[in-house]
Amino acid sequence: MTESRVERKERTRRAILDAALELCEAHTLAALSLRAVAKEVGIVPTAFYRHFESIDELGLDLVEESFGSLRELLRAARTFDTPPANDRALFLAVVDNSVNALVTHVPKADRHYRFIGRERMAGPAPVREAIRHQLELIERELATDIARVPGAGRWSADDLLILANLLVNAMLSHAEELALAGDRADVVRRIEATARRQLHMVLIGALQWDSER
Amino acid sequence: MTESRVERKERTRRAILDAALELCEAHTLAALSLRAVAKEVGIVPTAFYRHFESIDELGLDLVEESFGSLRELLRAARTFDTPPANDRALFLAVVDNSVNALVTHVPKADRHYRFIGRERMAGPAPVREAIRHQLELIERELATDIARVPGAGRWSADDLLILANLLVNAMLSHAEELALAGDRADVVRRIEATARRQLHMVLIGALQWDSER
DNA sequence: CTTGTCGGTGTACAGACGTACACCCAAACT
DNA sequence: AGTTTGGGTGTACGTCTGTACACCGACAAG
Repeated sequence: MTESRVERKERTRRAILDAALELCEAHTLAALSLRAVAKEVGIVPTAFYRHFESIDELGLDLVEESFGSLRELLRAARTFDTPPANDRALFLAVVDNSVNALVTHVPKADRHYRFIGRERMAGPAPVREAIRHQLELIERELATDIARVPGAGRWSADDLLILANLLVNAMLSHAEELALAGDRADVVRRIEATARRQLHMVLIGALQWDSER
Repeated sequence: MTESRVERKERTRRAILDAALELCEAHTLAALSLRAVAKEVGIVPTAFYRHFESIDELGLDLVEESFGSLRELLRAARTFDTPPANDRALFLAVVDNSVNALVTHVPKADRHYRFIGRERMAGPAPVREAIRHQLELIERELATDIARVPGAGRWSADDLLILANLLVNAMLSHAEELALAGDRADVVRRIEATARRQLHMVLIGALQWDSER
């Protein structure tokens, strides 16, 4: 029952983060008022400053948290339960794993994906910057990941980054759509099918590619 | 010198639209205050209502205007100054035309592209809805466009839409980046190169595609 | 020449905003 | 046991918000 001081502080801190994430869905973090967050949490406005210096700083924490969810998804997409026997099997396993990770992970943290989609372009400048940076890191990780698959020798480093950019863009867009779909099963199925076929198309193009022209 | 009443009204209406488009760059339309717009235009706040019922309604006009710019770009991408002789030439002409249209049209209406990028996810609900609808129309147009090129017979209607979605997503993302790049020539060149190579990759994959598997 | 329309003005108000300041009191440290 | 720390409170301020209301004066129509 008794709560240590740090525990209590962490609890209201979490409550603030959750309230902010929920309230900014209406518009955007840039239009979110400190007072509204405080009211939702059940504290007086000035108490907000005990935890964050400003809404922007709170936003940076939400970016961190959201990309935590995204990285979890990516980790799932990279892990194969049964190692693919040949190149053809690898190809199919990559597509399956990626799309499965998408549809199972996004609904569990849909507010995070909606947050990224919104604030990437419309959030406060530091938040936009942080999101942009995180996405760049993810593209680079994906590029080095692709470089390791057999037959990637024909790909220049530049082209790997460009391919990664294409894939991240497409999949992030589907993640955002999925996060907006809620539990409308038909919409989810259509997004899943679209993601799967687009991955197929791009990877088939990739197999054909040769950076030397 | 003398100005008719309708001319004068249209002039301040344009001034309001321009001021709103400029001011909402700081955050988003949802966070834009009617008073700030009025002050920028040089009219009293209540005069705003002579032209628009609300900020949201103004936003719908800005959507219309912005997609006017986008459709101009698409028209340029579709027109070939010299008709391609063979399939290979058509392939290259499509890529060239599209990327050229991108880099010449986006800087001329960069505020419109930034507007679309921001408000697509973060704007007022009616604005988001309008943008989503316009993008869907564009994807459909592109799909019927692709259906007309020789060798598109192996593509199902569904797959054409999915391909169009992939292309529109990728190119819109590049347009937004380009609109943020300003006149930093090196950044512009990198985006141009990325767009060109991604189009290549996707279209090479498309040539290989067969909806019958 | 009269009359009506209508873009724009000025005042006014209630509410929300960020934040400065002084204060409280229970947990934590000495 | 005494003292410090720090999360939370309440009041108070100046500023900004949307919008209601009465008004003006020039252009357009009769």
